[in-house]
Amino acid sequence: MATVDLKRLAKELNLAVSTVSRALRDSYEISAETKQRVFELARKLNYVPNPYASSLRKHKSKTIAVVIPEIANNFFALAINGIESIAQEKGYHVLIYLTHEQYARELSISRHLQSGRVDGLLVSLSGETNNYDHLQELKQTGVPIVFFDRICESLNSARVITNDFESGMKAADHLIERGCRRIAYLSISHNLSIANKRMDGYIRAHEKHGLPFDPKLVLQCSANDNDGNYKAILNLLKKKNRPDGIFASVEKLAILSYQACDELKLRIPEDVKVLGFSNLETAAWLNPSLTTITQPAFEIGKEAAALLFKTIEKKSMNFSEEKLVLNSTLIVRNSTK
Amino acid sequence: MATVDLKRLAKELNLAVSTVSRALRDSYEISAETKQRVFELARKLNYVPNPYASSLRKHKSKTIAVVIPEIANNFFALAINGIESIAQEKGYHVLIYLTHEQYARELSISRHLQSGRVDGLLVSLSGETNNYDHLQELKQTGVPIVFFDRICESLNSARVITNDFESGMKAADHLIERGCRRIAYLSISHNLSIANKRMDGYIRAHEKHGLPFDPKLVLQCSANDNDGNYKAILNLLKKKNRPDGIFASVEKLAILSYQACDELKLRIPEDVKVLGFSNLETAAWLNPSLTTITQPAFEIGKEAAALLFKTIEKKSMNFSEEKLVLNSTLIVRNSTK
DNA sequence: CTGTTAGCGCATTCAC
DNA sequence: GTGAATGCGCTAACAG
Repeated sequence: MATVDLKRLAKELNLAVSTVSRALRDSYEISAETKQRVFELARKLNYVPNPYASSLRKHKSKTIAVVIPEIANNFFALAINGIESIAQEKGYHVLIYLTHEQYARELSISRHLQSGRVDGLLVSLSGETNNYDHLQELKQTGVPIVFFDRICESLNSARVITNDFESGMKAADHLIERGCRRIAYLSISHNLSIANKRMDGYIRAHEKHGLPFDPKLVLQCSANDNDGNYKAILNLLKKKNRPDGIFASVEKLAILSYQACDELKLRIPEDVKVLGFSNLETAAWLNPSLTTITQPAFEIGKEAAALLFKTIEKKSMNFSEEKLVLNSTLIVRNSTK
Repeated sequence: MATVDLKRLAKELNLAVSTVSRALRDSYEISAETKQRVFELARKLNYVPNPYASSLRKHKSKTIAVVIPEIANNFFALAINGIESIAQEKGYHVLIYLTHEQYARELSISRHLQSGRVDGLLVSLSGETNNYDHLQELKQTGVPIVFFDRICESLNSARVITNDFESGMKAADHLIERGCRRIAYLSISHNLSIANKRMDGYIRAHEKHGLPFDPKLVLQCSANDNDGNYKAILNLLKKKNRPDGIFASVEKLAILSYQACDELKLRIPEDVKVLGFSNLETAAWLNPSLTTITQPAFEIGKEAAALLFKTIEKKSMNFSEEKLVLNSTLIVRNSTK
């Protein structure tokens, strides 16, 4: 099946390639009649423009990249859903890159993306990342970047986040009000702003309630060592002076906490109250004692994408530095306990 | 920042563009010394080849598309994880397209993909799709397609699936052996082979056990009408002669079943035993009565991607029609009941 | 071993 | 209104 391109259309219509090109782009300089003829033949022959030729010519790819630490995670899956919905609306294509929480991969992906392959990036940092030069460079090349959730504080870039401090405080408040006095905080990574801000909120809640805050109860977990994290949680719960509450900064750690309690025959919430960030919306009902802080992941994705497209289309090199803060929600199913 | 391209490198090195090009591609015809010089300058100037120029020239994009019904779903998220891991290994880029279970979107995406934007496709059909011309056409354009999970039976294309008949049978066996006599089957779509094969297994299990199979217990759900499905399940459970077991063909329906039981104050598993396909591995422990059939989603993704790359690289127009069948696993946590 | 030439398919000058 | 010519950045055929 011969590939049908502009030349082919032009020949069949006895027109110049440029005329056909303009007609297809609905240029005002082309007569209605000619446009008609061109459109018809194009549809008939099922003409689809070669995106690479056009990208090469226009230095625009109509493509964005989403760079995230992992995908088997409800938060990121929902965020992609939001991103894709806006992208589809705007006629953009979406490339997915996973860093697997590794700085090295994030670096290599960033370098690749200097090629002009994409018109913009949506980034959520890896847990290992604590140097942002690669993104700084990329941005200076002229590629707009919008961070979402796991943002880069030191880079003055557009971002979409949630009210992490407030929800961290609300989470700790909740546990304290239910009687917890020794609440462990499980941080996903000391590099990540989300983990730190949520912790700040947790500390603030202690102050508010006039409770001492014991730094020993903060567990710095590793973004990509589940087994290690699990063991650390087990150890924490085995101590004679074990916590009576756990606040997990991310879903993965909340689940590990549940598993650890299960293994140690600790009852939730009687022996230990567990509360965590999570987007397991659909599964939340599976266990009524699952109390969660849920982020509006879908909306975050949509807002971040919208912000990116706005920046891309503005076309000026002074990128937007807009910041958007959405609110998370505390979801308590078992309020009778 | 002036964009650094081959011309720029060539000029600075007093070489021809083609020489630089060949040096960078590590061609055997270039002297080691020249290569050295080229590599060095390229690294120094941070040269990154323009992928679109190269794609245009070579008619190869080093990009594949993944077309799936949804992403906020553990099965597909894990599959993408597998796909991306192989793609990254092979130096391919991954475009994501969501059909949202809608035929119209699948169609429009397929048409777009006739443009040569991708070297190959990984497809899992939408629940609405019952006409496969769009994929047939695409394939005839020369784009290899590998189906995974939700395959197209009538198209003779490569595919990676699980042993749906056997696992459907095993699921029903399990319920029957636990005493169920009226097992409802919740089909995700009568268009989808997975739903139909799983049902065939379920029927076969009834035959094996000498039990009658009541077609009234088969609920044909809709792939994209959660509310409708929920109501239908409620109705089913409200009947005087309600089922004592539910076999859900996909995770979403299993979860709705749980919710419906919750609303009707039916205890699981005492009043109704619920079993469903699901990849909520991490959450399974949340509720010990959650019995699932789990597909090796990550491996399916990996195998499908590997198969696609094999086909792409074979380069012949006689595409592979290889079929791969992986096994699902029945996971029972609460075996004491 | 290296340089010259000629496109890939399209969009944009500039002519007429 | 339309056509002819040019080049986006890269690779490949052909020289030498």
